[in-house]
Amino acid sequence: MSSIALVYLIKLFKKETEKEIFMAITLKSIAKAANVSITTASLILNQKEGAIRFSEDTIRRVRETSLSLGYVPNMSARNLRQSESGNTSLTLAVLWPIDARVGLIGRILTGIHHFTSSLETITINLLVKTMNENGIQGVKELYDPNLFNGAILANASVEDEAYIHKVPPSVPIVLFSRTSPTYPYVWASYFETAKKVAEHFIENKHRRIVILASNLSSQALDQKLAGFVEALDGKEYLIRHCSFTEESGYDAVAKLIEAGDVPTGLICVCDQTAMGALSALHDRGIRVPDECEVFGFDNQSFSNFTIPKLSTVNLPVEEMAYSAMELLVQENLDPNNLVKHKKFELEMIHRGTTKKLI
Amino acid sequence: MSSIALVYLIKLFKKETEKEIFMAITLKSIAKAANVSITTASLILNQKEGAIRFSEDTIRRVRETSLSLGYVPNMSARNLRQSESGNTSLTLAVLWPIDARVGLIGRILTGIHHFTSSLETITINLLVKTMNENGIQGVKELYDPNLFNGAILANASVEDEAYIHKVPPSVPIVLFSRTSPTYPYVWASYFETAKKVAEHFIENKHRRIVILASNLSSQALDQKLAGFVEALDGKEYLIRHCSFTEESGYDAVAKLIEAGDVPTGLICVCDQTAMGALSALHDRGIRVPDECEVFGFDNQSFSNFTIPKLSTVNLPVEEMAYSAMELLVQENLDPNNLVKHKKFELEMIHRGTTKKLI
DNA sequence: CTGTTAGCGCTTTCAC
DNA sequence: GTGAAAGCGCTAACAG
Repeated sequence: MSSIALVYLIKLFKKETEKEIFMAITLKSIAKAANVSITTASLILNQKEGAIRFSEDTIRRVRETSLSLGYVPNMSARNLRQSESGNTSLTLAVLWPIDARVGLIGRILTGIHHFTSSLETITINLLVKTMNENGIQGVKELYDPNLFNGAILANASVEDEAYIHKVPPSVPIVLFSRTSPTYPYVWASYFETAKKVAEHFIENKHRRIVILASNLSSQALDQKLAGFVEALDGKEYLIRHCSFTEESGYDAVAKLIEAGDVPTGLICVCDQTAMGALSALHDRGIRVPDECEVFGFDNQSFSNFTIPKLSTVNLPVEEMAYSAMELLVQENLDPNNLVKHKKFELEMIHRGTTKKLI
Repeated sequence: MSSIALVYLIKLFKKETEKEIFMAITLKSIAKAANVSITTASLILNQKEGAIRFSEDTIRRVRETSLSLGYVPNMSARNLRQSESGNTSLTLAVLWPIDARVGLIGRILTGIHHFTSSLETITINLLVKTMNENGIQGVKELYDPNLFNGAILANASVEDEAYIHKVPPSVPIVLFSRTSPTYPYVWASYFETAKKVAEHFIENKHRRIVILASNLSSQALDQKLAGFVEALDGKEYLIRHCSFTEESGYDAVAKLIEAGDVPTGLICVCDQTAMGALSALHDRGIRVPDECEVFGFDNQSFSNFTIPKLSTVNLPVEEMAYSAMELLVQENLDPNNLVKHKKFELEMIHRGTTKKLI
């Protein structure tokens, strides 16, 4: 968006030469430039009833000045001024790594919505902060907090986890889908359920078990993997790395088959990957579940409609997000008797991509 | 979440009897209750370096008072105070109807992220406001604006559209996936592309064409439908209503078949519905595309991995969201030379669920 | 060891 | 027709 950035830079430059150096464009500066009082500028720009009494000329002058300087009202000031004394409103943020799991954020927001709309005495404003490659280190508001009262850290990487334990944020945080000795968190039985999934494959006596794992490390993923691996102890298996997308699942399986290494059991770290795998198996003429069984993880809305229907683990993302908000609000309003964490027990759902036990 | 609400109500009650009636819990009230100055309270609660000089007793007293009263810092005040003069930051909101299209919000946020991280001179804070059944009417901040500088209205219903044209919001807005005579908007060639999709079915001489439409009315949906219908003019076809989910697509097709009305061509309003339809056709033994052709809309990430691969229309959601932000920022910073709208030309993608033209 | 005071940008009451 | 001034809640420089 270079065009807008450019326009804005030109304005900064103008400002520097014509007005005070680096002064923000506030009502004050508009008033000064238009040669009126701050009250007048405010009244006119806000189109309040009082504004009609001003002269045509004054109104025009203020409007033009505002437009040419690109005045933008400061929401913090306005909010501070206008908030009725006694109103409690919390500003909370969801910190979300942009590169991971686009499909889950909608479900997280849905869970958050259910929580916020269940409250009656408190208003919650939700900020979404997408993190780039710097991860949590790039979110300075966690350490110099003037933007939000607390944050949910969704799907943090292991680097992020290490960082927050080394340099504790100055606002309350809740970890989503992570555990921690220090912070409240929402967790699920990743390890135990993953183990059960792998046990299914063992019981069905597979010749060639392949795990489709993600290359992005996180505690949830590590625990899933650990569960798979523990159950598979002593058995022969293979781990293939890919990302959380259908495409990467497809590619991983396609490569495997092309190398002559046809899996008979495919354990996937998420449903997207499983769906890609299903597609690759179908394209190569390998029948599911007869020749190859497939298991997913997450239970996305599409998982019950793949061909065959995907066997998977139900991850109650909405409920987990709801709980995360619950913990976060509690941490803000009632830190005395804080429930530190909540763990969800996951369930396997057997559908069409797995066989009954032999 | 009644437990927290309860805790909070108890506090309100306590406050009412012990302190001033309905006074917000601010630093001032903490200071008063702990019998110290506001500075002292601030320094102690913020754990600043200056705090170490206070007596053990003072520190303890302030901490305890704060905890017991449930003090939550006012972010607007803090932000106002701490912002460096001259920093421009925009608070923008995405207004999102919770019940529609959970799968798209992740892509919208991704597009927004790309935009915000491309800016260098401006900081953008993004609020997500989920709307409930009241729609836009429930968002009072649009009319008494003290929370955000502008908003993107995503997937508004026809009621919402009518409302904003009757009662114009006091902040700049951009319509996502809508047109408007008054507001800037981001739009796509829904009508034209839908028409082309339907024309494909006509050229392949179908016996029984069924349109799987949504029951939620919106301009984008209406235009898709209008395009289908215009192309199908004079031909026999059927419209079945369902929602934007896989499940509803499955059910609609299943019912059709059970009624003995087996479609030979299925035009779906979104990929989720199409995926459900695909599953239902498969379960009933109807071969795709030989016995029934299927077309989707959106091009979601899973669409290239259904069995067979779904033919669909590519909707560049991320780019559209990027453009919406572009328009919104421009409307705030540079309303003089405002580009009013942007239209995206959509393309059909023929994959495995359609036959070549005969 | 603690408190007084100024001021962030804004809206609104009241005075001229 | 217009402006001065108070104050929302907070932080920090400075004064004791």
